Amino acid sequence: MATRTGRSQRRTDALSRERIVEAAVELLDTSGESGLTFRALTERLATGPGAIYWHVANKTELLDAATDAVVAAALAVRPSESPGSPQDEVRAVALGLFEATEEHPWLAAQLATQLSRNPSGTVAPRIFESLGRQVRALGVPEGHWFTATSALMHYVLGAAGQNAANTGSARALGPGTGRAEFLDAVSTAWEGLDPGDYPFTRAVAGQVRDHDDREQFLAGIDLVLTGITALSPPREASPAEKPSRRGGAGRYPPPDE
Amino acid sequence: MATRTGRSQRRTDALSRERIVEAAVELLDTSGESGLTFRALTERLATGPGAIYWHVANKTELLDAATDAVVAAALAVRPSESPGSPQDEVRAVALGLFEATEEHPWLAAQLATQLSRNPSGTVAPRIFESLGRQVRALGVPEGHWFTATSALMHYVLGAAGQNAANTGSARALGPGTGRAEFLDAVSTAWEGLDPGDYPFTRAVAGQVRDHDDREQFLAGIDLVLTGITALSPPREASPAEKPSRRGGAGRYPPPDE
DNA sequence: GTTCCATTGGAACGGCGTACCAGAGGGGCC
DNA sequence: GGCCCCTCTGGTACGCCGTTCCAATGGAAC
Repeated sequence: MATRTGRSQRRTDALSRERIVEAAVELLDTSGESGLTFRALTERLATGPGAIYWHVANKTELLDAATDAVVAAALAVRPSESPGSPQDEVRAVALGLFEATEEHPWLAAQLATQLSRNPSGTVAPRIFESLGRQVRALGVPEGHWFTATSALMHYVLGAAGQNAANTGSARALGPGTGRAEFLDAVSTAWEGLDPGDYPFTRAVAGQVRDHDDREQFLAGIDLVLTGITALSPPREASPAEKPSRRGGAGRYPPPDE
Repeated sequence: MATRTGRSQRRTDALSRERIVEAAVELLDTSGESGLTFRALTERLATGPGAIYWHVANKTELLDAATDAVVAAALAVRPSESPGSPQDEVRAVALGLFEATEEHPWLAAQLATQLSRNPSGTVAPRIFESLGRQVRALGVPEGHWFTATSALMHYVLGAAGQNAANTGSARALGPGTGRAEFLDAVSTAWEGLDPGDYPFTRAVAGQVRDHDDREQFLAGIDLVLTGITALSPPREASPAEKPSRRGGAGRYPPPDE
C-alpha cells in the first residue's frame, strides 16, 4: 500500500488515498450521490482514472471510505473532558451522528447500503462501541448489553436517516426558509390523506408542522433510554436519575433561524 | 414467467404496470439490487424498453413502486381478528416489516433511499399509520403521538435494515447453515478488534454468536414500548400490562433451524 | 549516467438508463 | 363494413458510467 510517506513525486500536490476520499466527500456534499463519478473526480483532482484506481480499488470502496471518514469525524468530536451522565453522553454521541447526516445528506442511505454490504466493516463497530460504553455506564446488566446497545444504534440510524430525508427535501425547496415550507408541505399532504385509511396520520399532521428535529430526536433517545434504564434494577427504584427531556443538554439549543 | 410467444406481433398477455413491478420484485429478490436492469426486465417480459417506459416513468419510479408494493403486502398480513393488546399489535406490525426485509434483502437500503428522496410518498405514511394507531391505543397523550410513533418507526426501520444486512451476508456464505457461520465470523472479527479502542465491542462479541434475530428485535421493540408507556400516566401506575419480553407472542417461535 | 519501478493520465470497452420512432392492433365513428 | 386514430409495442441509438489496459514519466538507488 502507498504508505510511502515520501515527499512530492511527479505532482507537487501528491495524490493520496486521503486526498481522493476528501474530494469524494466534497463532491457528494455539493452534488449529491449521483454527483460522485470518476470523471468528476478526475477533473477535480486534475488527473486520470488510472491514478485514482491506483489508490482505490473501485467505487464501492471509495464510498465506504468516505462514509467511514465522515462517521469517524462525527464520533471524534467528543469533548475531551465532559463528565456528564451516561444519558448525556449517549445524547452527545447520537447528536453527533444526527448532525453528520444533516451536513452530509447522502450519509444515511450510504450507511444503510454499506451495513448491508459489509456489516463487519469498521463503521458499525465504531458506532456500536461509542454507544455501548455508555450503556455499560448506565448499569445495565451485562446480559442485556448487546440488546440495549443494538436498540439504541438502530434507533439512531433510523432517526438520522429520516432526518436526512427531511433535510434533503427541504434543501431542494431552497435554503433558509426551505425547512418550514417543507414541513408545511408534508403536513398539508398528510391532512389530505384518505380519512378512512389514514385517520391517525391525519390527526398528527398538525404536530408535523412545528416540531423541532433535534428536540424530537432527543425525545426519541430518551424513550429508548427509559426502556434501557428499566432493565437495570431487578428490584429497587433506579438510583441513577431518570432521563429527563433535554436534561442538561443546554449545549444544544435548537437553531432558531 | 416469460411465456414463449413465438413471433406474435400483439401480445395476448397484456403488459401492465402491475406485471412490470411484479417482475421487478422477482428480479430484485433473485439477483439483488444490481440485477434489476431494463435489459433483464425486457428479456424476462419478452418485450422492449419502450413498452416498459410506457407504463413506468423511469427506474427510480420502478424501484419506488416495488418498495411500495412489498411494504403494502407486509402491512396487509394483519390477521383480521386478533384482538391482542396494543403492544402485541405493535409487535405484529413490526415483525411484518422485519420479515419483509428478510425476504427481500434489498428492501432496507431501498427504504432509506426512497425516504430520503421523497419523504411524502406513500410508504412512510403507510408504516406511520399502522404503528400510530397502536400508539394511540396505548393511551399515550395526544401531544406525544407524533414523537412516540416516530421513535417506534425509526427503531423498526433501523433494526430491519441491520437485519437485512446480516441476512444478506449470511446468504452469501451459503444457504442453511450460512447464518450461524456468519454470526461466528462477525463475533470472531469483533473479538479481534483493538482492545484499547474497542473494549466494549469485544466484551459483547460472545453475545453476537448465539442471539436470535427475532427475539433481539422484539426485545428492542419492548424497550421502546417501555419508554412510550412511561409517557402515558402522569400519575398512577399504568393499568395496561407493562410490556413483558415475548409477552403473549408465542405465535412467533424462533426458527430453530 | 543508467536502471528501475512506483505512479500517472489518457484511450478504449462493455453495459447501463433512457430517448426516439416506425409501426401494429382494436375500438369508435361513419 | 371500412376507416382512422390512439394506445401500446419493441427495436435501435446515444451518452454517460465504472473499469481496464498501457505507454510514459521522473525521482531513487546504484
